[in-house]
Amino acid sequence: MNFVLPAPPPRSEEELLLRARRLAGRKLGELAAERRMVVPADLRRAKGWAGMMLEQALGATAASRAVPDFPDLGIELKSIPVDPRGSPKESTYVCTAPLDGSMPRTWAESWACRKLQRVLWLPIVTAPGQAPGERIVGSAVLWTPDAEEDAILCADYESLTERIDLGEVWDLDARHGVALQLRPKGAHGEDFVWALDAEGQWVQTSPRGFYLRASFTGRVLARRLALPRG
DNA sequence: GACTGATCATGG
DNA sequence: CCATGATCAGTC
Repeated sequence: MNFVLPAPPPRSEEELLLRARRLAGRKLGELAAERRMVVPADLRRAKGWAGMMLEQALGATAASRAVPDFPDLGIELKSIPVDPRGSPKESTYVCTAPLDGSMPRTWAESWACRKLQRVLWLPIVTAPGQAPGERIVGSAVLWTPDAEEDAILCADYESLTERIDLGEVWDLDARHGVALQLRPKGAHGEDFVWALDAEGQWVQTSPRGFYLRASFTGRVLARRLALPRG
């Protein structure tokens, strides 16, 4: 078996899940070695390293393109750092939030909703201070929001987009939203986008993205792992 | 310790 | 340049 090249795309959901389950219990360092990838000493300058390595290992094809990681299956891959108890340590980036009035009015039409319709969560068990190569892949969860989760996300989306519509850009901060929140998303602090403010004037502000709070993701994972069919 | 705001790398 | 992959790091 030659692991150096990216794995071929999985032909079915079952094949993808099987591959993901086979990664459970393995160290990121081992998986990287099989792909002849260098393991960074820490992730300060390699924040997306685990996600990209796992994309390769699973045969994702859509890196850096605005389509799902597995386009034929309509599945998005998200690696998520969790502590040894399984609680996510970080929020999860979903997509950018347009501030120029171009965002869809309803949750169902939104880019965020579409991206979250089918997500393969791959927990990465990370103890405090543990080096990236020592971290262990956990149990994959293929998630589609259930009615309750969808309702929570929908309510957040509608209140956040209403705030964007009001044009109060100074108020577009991460404190709003139960599950979905708005956070800065840029290369650095000087990045900006144009936004329509409350007076209808174009103003500069930092780019924002939609993120899932760690508390929400934690509940999603815990429920699926406790009730594999529920 | 949790949370928000800031930041880093890569690919097309 | 922008979207994807996220985590860092200072503050509350």
